[in-house]
Amino acid sequence: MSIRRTTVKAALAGEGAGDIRVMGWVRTRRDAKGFSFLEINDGSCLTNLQVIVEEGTPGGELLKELGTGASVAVAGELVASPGKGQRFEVRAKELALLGQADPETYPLQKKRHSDEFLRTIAHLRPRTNKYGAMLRLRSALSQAIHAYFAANGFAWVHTPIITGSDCEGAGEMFRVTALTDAEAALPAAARAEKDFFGKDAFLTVSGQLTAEPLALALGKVYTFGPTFRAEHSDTSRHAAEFWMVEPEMAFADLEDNMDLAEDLLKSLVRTAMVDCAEDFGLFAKYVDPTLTETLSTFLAEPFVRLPYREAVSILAAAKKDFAYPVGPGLDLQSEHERYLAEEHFRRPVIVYDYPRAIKAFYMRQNDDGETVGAMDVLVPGIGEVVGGSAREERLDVLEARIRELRLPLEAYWWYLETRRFGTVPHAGFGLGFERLLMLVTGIGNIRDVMPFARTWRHLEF
RNA sequence: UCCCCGGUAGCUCAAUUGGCAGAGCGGGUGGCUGUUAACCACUAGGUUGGCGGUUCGAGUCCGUCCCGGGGAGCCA
Repeated sequence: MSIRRTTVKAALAGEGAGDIRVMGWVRTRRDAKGFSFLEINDGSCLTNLQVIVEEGTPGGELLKELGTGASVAVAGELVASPGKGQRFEVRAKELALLGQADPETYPLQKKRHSDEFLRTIAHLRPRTNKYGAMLRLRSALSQAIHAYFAANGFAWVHTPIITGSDCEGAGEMFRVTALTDAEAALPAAARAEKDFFGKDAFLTVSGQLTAEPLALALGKVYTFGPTFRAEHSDTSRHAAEFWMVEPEMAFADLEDNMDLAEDLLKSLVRTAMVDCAEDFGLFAKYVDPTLTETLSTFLAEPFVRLPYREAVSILAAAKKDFAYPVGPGLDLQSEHERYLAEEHFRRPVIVYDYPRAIKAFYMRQNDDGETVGAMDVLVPGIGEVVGGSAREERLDVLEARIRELRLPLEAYWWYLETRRFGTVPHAGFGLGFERLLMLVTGIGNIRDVMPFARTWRHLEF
């Protein structure tokens, strides 16, 4: 047996005119004398399907149970609507109540709720217009990422989530263990010995180090998966678990890297605005009225490409009181990045060739001896959405750098062998998927672009 | 972790100098012949985040803890 139903999306498109069956959740009921209007949503699209229930319809006695939040099955005829506001509607022939939602206690009302309140009911908020739209957009962009890379000759590789390397070079890590409490209390060396892998294990903070050997075999690869950072960052832009897109290209340099980042970002913004126009429209109308203009600018103009050295000059000359100092060798602070993208250029800026002292060991050293081939894409309102670099492909230079930073050379033996045998120039970056979603939706808090966010001190649901 | 702001009805918020705790929405009941987050009338709903203090009297002042939001650091 199977449930045959027409989705609201298909019904609204007029597919299968005639007798259909739809199932969904009641968003609102409006009663008139002798009949009622039910608005049904089944998550297939933003718009609700209007159902007309005449008095005397079989199951019509259930109407009083069919308030906001209840689930219902409607059999009826899909007809052109005589009213304004919708092309099609369903004239019910039979109603069935699937699940009640007590109006006294159902938390969602027909009106708008605050994001803060909806976060406390993350299991129900996907039934709201805004979070439904966000989740459909999240899905569409995930698929667009795979489509983009497929169309451009990249292989999708699955880098591990559990790693034995505690120095992937991007922040604090979560430990993964199968130890009992008693075993965990042993001294470090004995404890590690006892553990599942016979050594310490962690959740990955980046797929990059394992993606590189794959790029150095397949040419162009990307990973797209969850990453984990045990940092006590308590901000609207950080989560402990988030998704990252990480392309890695052999036979590529920093400029190729920038080209890819810009093209990928523009392609995804276009997907959101064009292919997801209905859901995007909700954000452009209610969440951020400047969104359409902002993203149109984003698409229309090339990103600014600015060497770090010039960024410092611009900031030094800015008529602006920064809380943090600006100067050669100092990292750019949030306020500086925002000034560049939001005030000075008013569009995305790629800052590149950063001082080597403030960047990771694997980034390619420039000939000046002072900078590395790193790049950050800064966008107005969000800050950094992409961070990447050309990778150091010269064995001697890479080894010297690892020694200089006092990192454990032996732990990188396999990474170094990719340089020892048939090394080639290569480059890649990480794109924060949630930050991309913040960019295309205008949603200001990362907790609201994930279904169930994991952040510092928050693990409900 | 640091700085700032906040916590009052299910939700969003008012409450004068410390002086009777209110509104809109949502809910309930009734009405309305096609509504569009409908409309009209009536109605129920409160340990003012917790604990302690000052005071004749505390939503309001003080202390402390909890929770939420914004910003910073770090990063994607």
